[in-house]
Amino acid sequence: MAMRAAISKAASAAVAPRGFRALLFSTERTSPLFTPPQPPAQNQTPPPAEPSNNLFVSGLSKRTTTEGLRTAFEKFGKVTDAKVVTDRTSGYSKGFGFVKYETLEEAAAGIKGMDGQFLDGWVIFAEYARPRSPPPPPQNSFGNGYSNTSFQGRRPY
DNA sequence: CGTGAGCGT
Repeated sequence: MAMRAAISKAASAAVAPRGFRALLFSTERTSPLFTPPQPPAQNQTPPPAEPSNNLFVSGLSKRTTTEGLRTAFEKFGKVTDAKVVTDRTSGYSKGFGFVKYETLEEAAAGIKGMDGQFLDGWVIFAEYARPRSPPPPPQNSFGNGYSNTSFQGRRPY
């Protein structure tokens, strides 16, 4: 006859076993032995915070040269080395350079003095540079204590 | 092409 929507609400599963909350929601938030999952560490480009007297200056104008860079940074400290990276293939500037101060304090002064400033119409950014190249141990392919550089002189014998 | 992020011939 009349169809009745018999929605049988089997809500008989409301019987929660006791003790589950104590197991799943362990309120032990003060577990000293708990090791939190550590995200992949920043392998190589963390925020600039490496202590070094070498400075990496970016944002340089293409017309800015090594002398201009050194001159601009020598106002804040003794610049022992300054170089604007230029391509050897063409010789044009890549737009960034390196400024090495004598001490770390001068480097910091140079950063705080030139970072965000204008140079040749471009805003430059000065920060600590990273170690350029890892120290390659001089190992010859012989390993017997002899290096091939010692045989450059031809023996008449 | 000097073009616009970056780490050195």
